[in-house]
Amino acid sequence: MEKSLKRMATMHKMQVTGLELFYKQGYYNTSVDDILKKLSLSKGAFYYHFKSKEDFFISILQSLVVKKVYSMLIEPIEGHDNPIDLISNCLEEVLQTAEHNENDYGFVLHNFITEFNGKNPEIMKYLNDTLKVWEVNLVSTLQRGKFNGYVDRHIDCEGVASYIISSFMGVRTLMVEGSATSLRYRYMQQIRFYLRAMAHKQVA
Amino acid sequence: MEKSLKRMATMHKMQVTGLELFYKQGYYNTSVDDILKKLSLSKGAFYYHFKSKEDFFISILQSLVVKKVYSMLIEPIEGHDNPIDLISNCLEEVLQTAEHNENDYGFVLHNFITEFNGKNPEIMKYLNDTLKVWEVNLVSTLQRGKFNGYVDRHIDCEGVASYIISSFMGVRTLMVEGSATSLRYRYMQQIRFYLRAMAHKQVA
DNA sequence: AAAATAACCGACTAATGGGTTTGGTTGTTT
DNA sequence: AAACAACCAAACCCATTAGTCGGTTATTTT
Repeated sequence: MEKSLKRMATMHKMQVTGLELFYKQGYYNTSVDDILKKLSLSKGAFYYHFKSKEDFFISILQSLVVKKVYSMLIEPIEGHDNPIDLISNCLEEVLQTAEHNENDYGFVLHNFITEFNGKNPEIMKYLNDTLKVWEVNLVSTLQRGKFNGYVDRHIDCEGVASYIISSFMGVRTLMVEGSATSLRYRYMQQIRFYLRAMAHKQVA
Repeated sequence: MEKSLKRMATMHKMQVTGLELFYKQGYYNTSVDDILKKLSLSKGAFYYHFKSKEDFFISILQSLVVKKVYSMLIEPIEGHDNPIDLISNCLEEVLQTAEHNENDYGFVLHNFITEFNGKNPEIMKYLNDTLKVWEVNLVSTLQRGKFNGYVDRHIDCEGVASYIISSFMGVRTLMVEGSATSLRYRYMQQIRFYLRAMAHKQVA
């Protein structure tokens, strides 16, 4: 194999496994050796490619998490259809994959934010930025909805966006331990109820 | 001081400081020495009173967290007034103290649940039980509301309860890092909007 | 083929943390 | 005065972990 390709392949393997374990067990609770053991790679290989554990983690955020956030949380709500439907369906989709994969990236974000809060400002910056991208996109989707006549124009888009994010994060926390399916079902009912209430009132 | 009183005083000091540090830095990221250093106490004292770090943590849950959950999240929503108002005001209250103390106990619960998920079943049991107490109480408050004619009788009380908990946990996660005041304000507006929508429809 | 270098190995270090033990001190109770 | 509870101080054990470093293997370049 070509050298630079091999480099990338190895780095990528490490990142994927790293994310998996960091997510499952927590960053501080996962050792570099844990990751290497799973891949049958050595410490030398790891520190050949990455400066430090922290550096490694940031590279994961940049190359894996951000992309997934885009493909799962942002792209699905773009377009000019009814944003209320787009958002509902997107959340439903994400929660369904979460139920089986237990690896949706909105929650990955949330999980890490909880873990690093007040401990590592450097990493928190990256996490918050990524979360902000989601938030900004929700806001602009809602605003587009106002413009297109789908959303009532009295709605506070920023408020709704951060409320959606809040409730989503919360329900994902509960889903990890509790009965995921019924939680998802209930949550989707409630959020649909909530979102429908802000649809543009059609005069009959 | 009387012996048993002194014992309790020391244990209590350790528990309070322990909770503070566990909450701020995480359980796994806080050493027993960290706690003892802050109190100028010795390891001997610690292991004289507690069997282990885990035993110590469980004692904190039992003697501090549970009580606070009752006084902050459960007692305020008891009574026969409009449950929609009771719940809204209770959440507002808790978020306000959270903003200044950064130590409300609904979130303490959430924070630990996130940390111990899949790592320590023993501790998770205590956390989930405590959370369940809150949930059960929300449900029965809502049901009482139906009975008293405050809440629309088509409402799914379990669904609403877990949705309230979800969104609350989520917003508290965001409040730690983001601009707490505006988040709280927005969140309260949205949850009030949501809750009002399930009020019993009075015929004018 | 030889030199150069990229990729990788794994033993080791230094530090940390949970937990134990021990020997002694102070204050209270009986 | 004897007994005991509530500590202190410090050494110590054992396991874990981030990071280092000298050396080896594989691949590319000359």
